[in-house]
Amino acid sequence: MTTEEQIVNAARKVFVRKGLQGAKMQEIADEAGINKALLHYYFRSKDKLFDHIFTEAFQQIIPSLRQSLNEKADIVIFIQFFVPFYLNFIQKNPYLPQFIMHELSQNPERIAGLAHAQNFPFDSLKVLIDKAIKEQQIRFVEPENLIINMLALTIFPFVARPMIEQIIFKGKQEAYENFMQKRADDIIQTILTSLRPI
Amino acid sequence: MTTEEQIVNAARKVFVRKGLQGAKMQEIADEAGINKALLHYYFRSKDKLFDHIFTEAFQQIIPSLRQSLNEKADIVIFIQFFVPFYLNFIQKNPYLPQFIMHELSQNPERIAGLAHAQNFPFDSLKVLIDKAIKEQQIRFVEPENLIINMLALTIFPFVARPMIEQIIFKGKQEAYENFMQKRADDIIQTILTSLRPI
DNA sequence: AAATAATTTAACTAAATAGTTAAACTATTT
DNA sequence: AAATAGTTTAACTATTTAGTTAAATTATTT
Repeated sequence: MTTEEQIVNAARKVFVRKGLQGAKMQEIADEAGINKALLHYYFRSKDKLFDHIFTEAFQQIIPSLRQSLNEKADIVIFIQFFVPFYLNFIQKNPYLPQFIMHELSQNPERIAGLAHAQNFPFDSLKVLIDKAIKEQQIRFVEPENLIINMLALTIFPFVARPMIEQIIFKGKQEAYENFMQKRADDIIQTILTSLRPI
Repeated sequence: MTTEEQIVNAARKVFVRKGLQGAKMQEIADEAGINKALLHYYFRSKDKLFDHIFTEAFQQIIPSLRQSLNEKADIVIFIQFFVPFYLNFIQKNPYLPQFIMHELSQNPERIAGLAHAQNFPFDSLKVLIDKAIKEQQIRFVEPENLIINMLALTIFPFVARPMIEQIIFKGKQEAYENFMQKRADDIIQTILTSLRPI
């Protein structure tokens, strides 16, 4: 692993966990196993390093769906594919959503410069959904609602983990983990049962 | 309005918007229309002031449901009551969820000391849900899932606003606002259709 | 009127932190 | 072997910020 990769890995870890303000350059240097001078030798400033990490993280959290949309041209199959896939990704990066949403909440203009944001294949999904409605495979639903609901059900348990664990599961960590293990199936069931034609 | 109230209002505004680290004592003093010395005269430290605000905010975001649970002993009616009620509260405090979740993500132990956390009438809700299942008013569902899903569908659009506005609604603010105006009905429909007996 | 409490002013301290610098050293490339 | 790039060390600067202090001023209470 090159030094630059070490730095990026360390910066990702610290920034994602602590945010732009909470992260300290010294901690990133320590995490990378180098010193602060070398950190500035590679990335001139904290802001430059942060931009690098944020852009990378943002591109990761916008799922690239083009493949799965062409292959499985059926909204039900898409949902069954997407939910476990995306949930699994977030499970491996549980602090990513909170990081992105916090930084965007602090500085919403940041999203403007990110080309990937416009790259989400929303229109293809819309076509799939409209087709399923017309064929009476699912009830009428606004595509925006369906997509936001799917994302909400998937992402929320991670950003709200401390509250869910404490209040719903009364501090029992294993109860939360057990809940999360079944989560993909639960989301799919909730979405698909809500889409049954009336 | 007393000076202490002015300070608390200013601190709430600044802390909720910028978080513990992002908030500056000088900015709170300015917002309250006083000076930094007086701020420390009332609240000895930033941490003490923050604790005050966070505790207050946390108690607000845990909905007090006891009344509505006793009166309307029917889970469907409860959902129809709770969703618009809670959505309306968050609409008036759109940064509150992000604030709570970010601070808890940074420091999850903070939740332990908050008595209100244990005060959520989860068991009463469970009884309502189990009763509705037994009477075949709704399909079988884990109470934990139902409650978390309701909260997810309600809260997520606020914490993810910048992403939703930019990616789903392509930067059109009025499209997001229009979506949010119909949101209560959409959530109720999603939840209730998903609960139809199989 | 006197005493007390609230508030301002303005300068101060102490700590944290981003970023710089120069010199020395090590590894790699030419 | 010489030159170059990568890395360390350690001390340094500049800035931001929480928190303090003391004196003066204003408002409120007794």
